[in-house]
Amino acid sequence: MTFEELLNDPRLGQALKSDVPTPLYHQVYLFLKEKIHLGDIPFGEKMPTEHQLSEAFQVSRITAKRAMDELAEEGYISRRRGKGSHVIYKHRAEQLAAPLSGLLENLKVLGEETQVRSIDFKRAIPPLDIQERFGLAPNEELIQSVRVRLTDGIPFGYYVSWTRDIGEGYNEMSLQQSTRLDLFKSAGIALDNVEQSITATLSNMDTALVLEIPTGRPLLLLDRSMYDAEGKLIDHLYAIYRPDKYQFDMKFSMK
Amino acid sequence: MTFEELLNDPRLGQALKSDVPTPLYHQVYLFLKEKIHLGDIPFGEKMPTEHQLSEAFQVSRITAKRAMDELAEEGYISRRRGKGSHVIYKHRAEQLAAPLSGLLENLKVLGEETQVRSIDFKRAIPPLDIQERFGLAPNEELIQSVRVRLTDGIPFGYYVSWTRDIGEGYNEMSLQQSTRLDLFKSAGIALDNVEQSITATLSNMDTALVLEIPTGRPLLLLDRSMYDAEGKLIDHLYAIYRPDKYQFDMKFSMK
DNA sequence: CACTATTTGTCCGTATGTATG
DNA sequence: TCATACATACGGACAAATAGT
Repeated sequence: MTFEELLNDPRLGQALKSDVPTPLYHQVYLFLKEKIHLGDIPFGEKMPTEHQLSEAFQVSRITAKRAMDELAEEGYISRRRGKGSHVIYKHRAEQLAAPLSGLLENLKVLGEETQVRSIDFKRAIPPLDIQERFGLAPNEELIQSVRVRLTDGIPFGYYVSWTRDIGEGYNEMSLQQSTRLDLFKSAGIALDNVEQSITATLSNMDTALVLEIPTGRPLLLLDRSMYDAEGKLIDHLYAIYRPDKYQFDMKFSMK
Repeated sequence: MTFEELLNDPRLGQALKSDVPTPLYHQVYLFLKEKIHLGDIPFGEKMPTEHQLSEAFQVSRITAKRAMDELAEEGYISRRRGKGSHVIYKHRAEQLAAPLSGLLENLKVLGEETQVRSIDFKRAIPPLDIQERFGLAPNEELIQSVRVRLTDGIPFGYYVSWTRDIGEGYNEMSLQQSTRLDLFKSAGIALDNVEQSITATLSNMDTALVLEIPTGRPLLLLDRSMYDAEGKLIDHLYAIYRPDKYQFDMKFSMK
C-alpha cells in the first residue's frame, strides 16, 4: 500500500478531532505513525508531501509539516529538501507472546512466572453492585482483596475480588503463594459454575498509576463470578489487564 | 466517598499529562467526570472548590475553574456563587447487555438479531503474517472477506477474514445470510480445533470511521484461527468490536 | 549548462487557545 | 478581570536542495 491510495479517501478531511481536544498536528502525526508502525508503509517508501497531507486532511501546510517533523525527530522518516521524506523505520512483525490456554492452565502459568503483591485485604461492606450480586443484607460484610500481578517487576494485572468467608486459609499471605482456586479447594469449597465476561476500557488515573502506564491506554476488563454446587455466589472478581503484557488465549474443539 | 478523600492523594499532582498533548483543563475535567459518572460521587454531593482542585492537581485556579465550567455546561454539576458546586447527575448502574455465551450460541444469536454488510470480497494475496500462518507460497491466493456487523443500524463489529478456497458456496451473498460456520459445514469442511485470543486496542481513524466512534476509544480485538481435522488452517479472522455494544461472555463448569 | 517543477526549510504576520499569577 | 507568555493554526512569501528536461 502507498500513501497515494490512502490520501484519496475524502473521509480524511472530516476524520480529525475526537471528543478530546488533541492538537491537529498530533492527530496527523498519530495517523502517519501508525501506518509506519504496522508496516503498511514499509522501509524506503516515499512519504506524502506536506502539500498532499494538508490537502488530504484539510489543514495548513504548517500543521502537516509539524506532524512530519515529529516523525523525523522520532526516527521514523528522513526529510531532505527537494527530495521528499522517506520511511526509515524497519518494521518487524511483532511476536505476540501467547503462552496461555484455557482458564485453569492460565492461572497455573501465572502463578509460576509472575509475582503477586497485595495492596489491601480486609473485611468490608461491598459496594451496591456487589451486594446485589451476592444477595447480601445491607450491612453484611465480605472479604475484599486488592492485588497487583507483576512479571519482571512490571505490573500487568490489577484485581479487586470480593469473597465469602471461607475460613482462615484464605488470608493475605496465602494469596501470595497459592492461586485462589487452590485456596477454595483447600477450604472445602467445591466451585461449580463460572461466569465471566471480557470487555475493553481505557486507563484512568487510578488504573494508570497502578499499572504504570499513561492514562487513555486500552485495557482488558474481566468480570468473573464463581458459584458453588448450590448455585451460591462464592467469589466475584474484577480484573484489569494491560493488553501489551497479557491477553486471553483460548483453544477448543468444535466436535 | 467524598472528594475530600480523593484530593488528599499526593499522586494527583503528578497524575496529569499522558503521551498525548491534552490540555490540562480537559484532563482535570475527565478525572472529575469519571468520578461522577461511575457514581463514586453521588447526586447532591458537594464538589471540591476551585482552590482545592488547583492545590490537588498543581494547576492554577483558572484551569480548575475551566474544568468545572465544562462539567456545569454538560449538566453534571450546578455552580452557585457563595454556595459551591454540587453534583446534579443521577447515577444509575449501567446494564451491560450480555446475551451471549460460548462461541456457537454466540454466533447464532448474532445471526438472528443483527445484520451483516459486506465491504469487500475478493481473491487476493494475503499480507505476510497471514501467509506465514497458512504456510502459503509467496503468490498463493486466499479469499478475503471484509464485513461490518450492525445492530439497529449501528455498526459494532468489523471483520477481516482470510479463507482457503472451499467452493462456490462461500460467496458474498451467502455470507450475508448464513454464519460462516454453516457455510463451512455445507462445503463439507469439518472444522476441528479453534484457537483464539482476545486483546484490547484503541480505535484509529480507519476503525473509528467504520464503527462510527471517535478515535482513541477502547476496542476488543479478536484473533481466531480455525483448523480442520488434519490440523490444516482453513480460516483466519481478525474481528474488532465496540465494547459498549458487544462483549465476550463465557460460562463453564469447573467439574 | 540553464531552466523548471518539486519539495522542504525558513520567516512573516495574524488569530485563537491554553495556562499562569 | 487583567496582563503576560507560550502553543496552536492559518496563509503567504521566499530560499535552498534535488531531479529531470
